[in-house]
Amino acid sequence: MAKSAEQVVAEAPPDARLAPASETSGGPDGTAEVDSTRSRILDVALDLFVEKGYDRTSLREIAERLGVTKAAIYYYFSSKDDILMALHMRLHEVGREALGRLARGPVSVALWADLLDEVMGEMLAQRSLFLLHERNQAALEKLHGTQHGIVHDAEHEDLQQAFHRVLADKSVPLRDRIRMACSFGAVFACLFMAGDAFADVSDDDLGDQVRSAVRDLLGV
Amino acid sequence: MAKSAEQVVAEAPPDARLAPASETSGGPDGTAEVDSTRSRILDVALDLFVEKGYDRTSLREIAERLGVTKAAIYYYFSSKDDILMALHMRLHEVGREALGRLARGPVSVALWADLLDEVMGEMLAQRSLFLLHERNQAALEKLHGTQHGIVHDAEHEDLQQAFHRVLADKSVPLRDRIRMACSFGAVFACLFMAGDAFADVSDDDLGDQVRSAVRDLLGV
DNA sequence: GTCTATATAGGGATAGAC
DNA sequence: GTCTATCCCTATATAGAC
Repeated sequence: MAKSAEQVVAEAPPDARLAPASETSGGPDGTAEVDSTRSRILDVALDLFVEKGYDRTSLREIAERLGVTKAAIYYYFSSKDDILMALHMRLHEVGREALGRLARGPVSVALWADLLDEVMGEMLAQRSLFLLHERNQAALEKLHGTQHGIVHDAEHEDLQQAFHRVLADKSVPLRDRIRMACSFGAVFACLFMAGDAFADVSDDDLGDQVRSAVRDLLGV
Repeated sequence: MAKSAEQVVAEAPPDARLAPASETSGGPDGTAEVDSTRSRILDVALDLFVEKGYDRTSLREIAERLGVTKAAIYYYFSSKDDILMALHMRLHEVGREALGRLARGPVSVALWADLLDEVMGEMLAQRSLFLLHERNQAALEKLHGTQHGIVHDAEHEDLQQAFHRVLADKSVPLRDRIRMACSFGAVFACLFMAGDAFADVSDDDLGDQVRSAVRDLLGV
């Protein structure tokens, strides 16, 4: 939205660490924007990272599936970690406003229910991004540990980090904290851990049922 | 390669693929059995695999932390995958009787609640083993894809596989299936995804609260 | 049973032609 | 922008001494 402060030029720049939010995001409106090589790299990488895991995916595989060579990838990304970082930024963007609401104001089960509802929508629309995050925690942790403090500084808190912080907040009653964790887990399990067990259910139906479960858990 | 088919030399030491249930399992009785090098390798490997991920952990690290060399490890395990497999078998053993009850008889939310209660106890007692499983899905999937069909055949169904099967069982009402997934996710989130957010809570208190949440979800 | 030394492979990354 | 060719490093795994 209004945060495209530094929107870099279109195509020339390699090492585009500052343009994280303008690829083929299969957004709610379904607009598949640019089909540049850079975004295609990210799409293929996302698929592979989710399917085989980051560490078990080589740049050669990404390049082959794309019909280019490894060296071509290095024109757009300075390292393999850089690709992961770019994908991480996509996810980051997704949870931005939910994060904002979590940062301001006191935490309550009511707010939590509201946020969870919103986040669930994003999860349904961007399953792969969340799966990437879930299935490559080790790699992402290393990413945090290293450099790139420019774009991923303290103000840019992770959704996961924020959730953690809230769940550990002792000013919130223990029962509520646990119920919040449970409700998140309930959503998470249905959308990501169930695999294709609910493939016969539409996203809308699934969403409704899960929302109902969340309400029961949070008592709202 | 490491495709040693049906090696099975009936000696005591190396390649003990057939003795999965006799290491230092911190079992319910708390008996820390043998402190053999083999079991110490598994303990250290478990810690590292959980902490850094299987793919990011080298045999050199395991050896160093143990005060031996890589070659020593190969005396006890035929490959790195073999170590992961041995740990996987530990977990396998843990969920054995829960699996049996799931295999027999019809599935119901009541049975599910019962099993979940039981499994939660195991989870609390063997957190690392479950974390290993959660954080190294990619590696474990590859393990399934390859050989070792001897010990890990069709009859030895995975807990995860069994859960999947039940959740996909269309003879169970959709609402129940979803509630079952939710309840598992609720447990999972509190025990494994919350990190140290609930470090201030005793396992007993945590267990009670989670059980309460599960009851609300399943309506039992 | 544990070591030293080594074989072998593959991955990430860079240089420079086109 | 993409390619070919190559460097360098680390990892798994093996051979054989002690």
